[in-house]
Amino acid sequence: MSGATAMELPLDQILRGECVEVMRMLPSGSVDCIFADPPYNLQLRGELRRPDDTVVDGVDDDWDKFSDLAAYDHFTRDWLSEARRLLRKDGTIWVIGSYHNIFRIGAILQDLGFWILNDIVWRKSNPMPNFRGRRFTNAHETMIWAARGQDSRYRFNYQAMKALNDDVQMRSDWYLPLCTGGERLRNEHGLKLHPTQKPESLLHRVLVSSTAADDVVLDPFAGTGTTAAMAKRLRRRFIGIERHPDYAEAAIGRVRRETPLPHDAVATTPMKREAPRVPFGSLVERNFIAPGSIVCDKSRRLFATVSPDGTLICGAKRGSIHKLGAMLTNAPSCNGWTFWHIDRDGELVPLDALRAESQAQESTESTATAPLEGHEMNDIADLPNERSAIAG
Amino acid sequence: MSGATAMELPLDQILRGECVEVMRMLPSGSVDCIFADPPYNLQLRGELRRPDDTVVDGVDDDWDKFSDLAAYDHFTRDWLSEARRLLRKDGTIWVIGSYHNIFRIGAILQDLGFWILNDIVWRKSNPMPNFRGRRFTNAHETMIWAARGQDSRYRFNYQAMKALNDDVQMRSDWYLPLCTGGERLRNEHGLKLHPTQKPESLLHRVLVSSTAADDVVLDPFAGTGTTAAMAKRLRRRFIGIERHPDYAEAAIGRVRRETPLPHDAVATTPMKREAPRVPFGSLVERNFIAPGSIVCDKSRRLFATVSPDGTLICGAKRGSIHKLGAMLTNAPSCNGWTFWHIDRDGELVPLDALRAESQAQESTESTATAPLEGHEMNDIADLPNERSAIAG
DNA sequence: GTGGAGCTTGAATCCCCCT
DNA sequence: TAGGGGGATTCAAGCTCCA
Repeated sequence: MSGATAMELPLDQILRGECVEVMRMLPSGSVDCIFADPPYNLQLRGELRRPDDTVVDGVDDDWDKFSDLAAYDHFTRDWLSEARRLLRKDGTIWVIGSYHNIFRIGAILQDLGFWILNDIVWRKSNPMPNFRGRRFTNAHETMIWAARGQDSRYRFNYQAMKALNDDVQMRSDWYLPLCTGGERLRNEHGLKLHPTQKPESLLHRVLVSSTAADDVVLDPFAGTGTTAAMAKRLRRRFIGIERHPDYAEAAIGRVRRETPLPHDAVATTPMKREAPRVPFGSLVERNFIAPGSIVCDKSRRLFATVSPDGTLICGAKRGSIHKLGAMLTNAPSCNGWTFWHIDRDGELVPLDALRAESQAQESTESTATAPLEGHEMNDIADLPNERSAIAG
Repeated sequence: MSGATAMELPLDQILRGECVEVMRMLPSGSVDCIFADPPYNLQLRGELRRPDDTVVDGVDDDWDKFSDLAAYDHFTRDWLSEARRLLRKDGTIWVIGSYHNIFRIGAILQDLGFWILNDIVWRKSNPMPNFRGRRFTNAHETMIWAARGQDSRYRFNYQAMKALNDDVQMRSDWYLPLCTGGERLRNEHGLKLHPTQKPESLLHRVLVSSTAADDVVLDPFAGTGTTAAMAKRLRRRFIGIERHPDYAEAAIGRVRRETPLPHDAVATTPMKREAPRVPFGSLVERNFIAPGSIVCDKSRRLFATVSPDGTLICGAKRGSIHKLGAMLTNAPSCNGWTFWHIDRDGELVPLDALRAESQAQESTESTATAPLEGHEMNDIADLPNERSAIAG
């Protein structure tokens, strides 16, 4: 490869090499959308064990190590600058990260002139717990979605996203599972091939929301090729760049095995609706029942005091509404929602009724009732054939 | 006002003035926790505004944009530097923002030496919809929770958070409604007094998770005083700083109307690390378990004999309940309290249960059941003046 | 086949006091 | 201050295995 001459656009390929070097060879303004999953600079200090003494297989790869924040910033500015050059005027970029790196990426995106459209929270349905009980469970990652500039007339497939979300606007928080099971690429020993393979569902939503069929999608950190595979499936064109030979090889094979969906099927897929779970503690926080309140059972024989963390206290005993109910009645279990009551003007009201009230208030409080301005939205078009001449 | 002399800590007050100027007068290392909701409306108006609300004089577009970001960074670095000085070594800070400003704040926090512990997503149950249908509904805001430094031994009330969430670890995504209804402060025309008043439930969770009763909580952008009001309610000490006279006045009245919860109502599930340590030997001394007793692991495969000094003996090996458990299982460490059991009528009981029994007996034997020493909360009304002299 | 128990695993900045 | 040791700490999925 000669670094100076811009090559023709190598479509539907996984290119092996350093992402900045390879990007330098591609022509300006040639890409519709970029999805980037750069190293997070995790800075793990030592071994971490689960309470059962098994060792957590953390990300200790060399590619995630940087000497300091300045080195990470320099790396980030380099690849984002090239990415911006490759993006056409109305194109958009997605970058995913965690709190370790996403603030640096967001600031540099803004410094370079990108215009942030949304920050999207990927809420994981099955995150790894916090084993030492020293922080909140790190249960999400953040994606920044940005246009090339403030005046970009970018693509957002509003109707497709709304349809994907049971006909209400898609929100900035997405609830999706990790990449596990058969989707996870494994080596001959059955071990995960890549420590941070992203779920296909995530890329599905990204591509359906912000690209059209036949759009060119670039992934500068292609890894095992999730972006490329989903682009092929959804009949987008793709360019993947990957430095590590093993990952690149796996990605090439994966994309080759992928079959594009039928033309008329490149549309929305239904999404499971989440049922909101209401912890008792949230009723306390929201002052539906104040800390210090007294609750009692139906027969007014057992009493307990509500504490600010949502536990109940009765003498020396403390526990959740369920646990304390079980303890005081010597039962193996207890539904605290129906067991405990508050006295409201002499009448006993079960906690379950309070919960129902809180949920009702939540939905009526919503400000989301205004109609949308009626301008036409781009939706996904039907487009010509796949062109997957995959190269190495 | 002489910026050089540090004043005594003005507890339980709303101070009117520019936050950096006021902070400069407070003594270093005097604050346990900071909650900050800095302004981030700089680019949302037709004209560009500096953080002090003055209009940026348009020269040319590029310069303006750069000037705006640079001005915001400068402002952010200023107040965060003072905040870090005021924070005691093991204190933590919370900063809330949206994608407009949170990336700059996060990067500067890291640059200043703060150590990010979590980024917390406040998912709004009732967000404003996206009226133009050109983006995802912006349905969340981001909070960064950070310790003063990498080696801070910060407070995290793990058990309280777990209790608040129905006995599973609290995650980094919080689902809470906006501040509406009676909680929202309004002016004489019924219009909302402050554009971004935060819900009390959010501050409840923040304060319960990361502060103890009597801790000093600082809010440099106090607004209508949500932080101060919740601190008073939960029996924390507070210092609020607010520049705008109308907001400060509203906050002072609001805090005055707030009543602290009873002492016994603000107690949350205690952290086990803070429980008094009970050496295993004391159980032997007090004959909860007799010397010569046999203990075994859960599967009855490993056995050991209790010696009078509280060590366990297995063949030639001898050590503490922890050491011997680790030795016999070839593990790097072992919690002997949960590893070893005694056989009680054919049923295995962990040593941990014995310890709980001993502690329960201790507390019932104890005569010391008096509540915590109550310190009088300064009410704003009781103070000679509102200290607005502090500020310019 | 089927259901339940048990095992494995996931981008993780994961302890703290005393000597 | 570096080292030693007490002892606190996990949730949701998907898979295997066996009854």
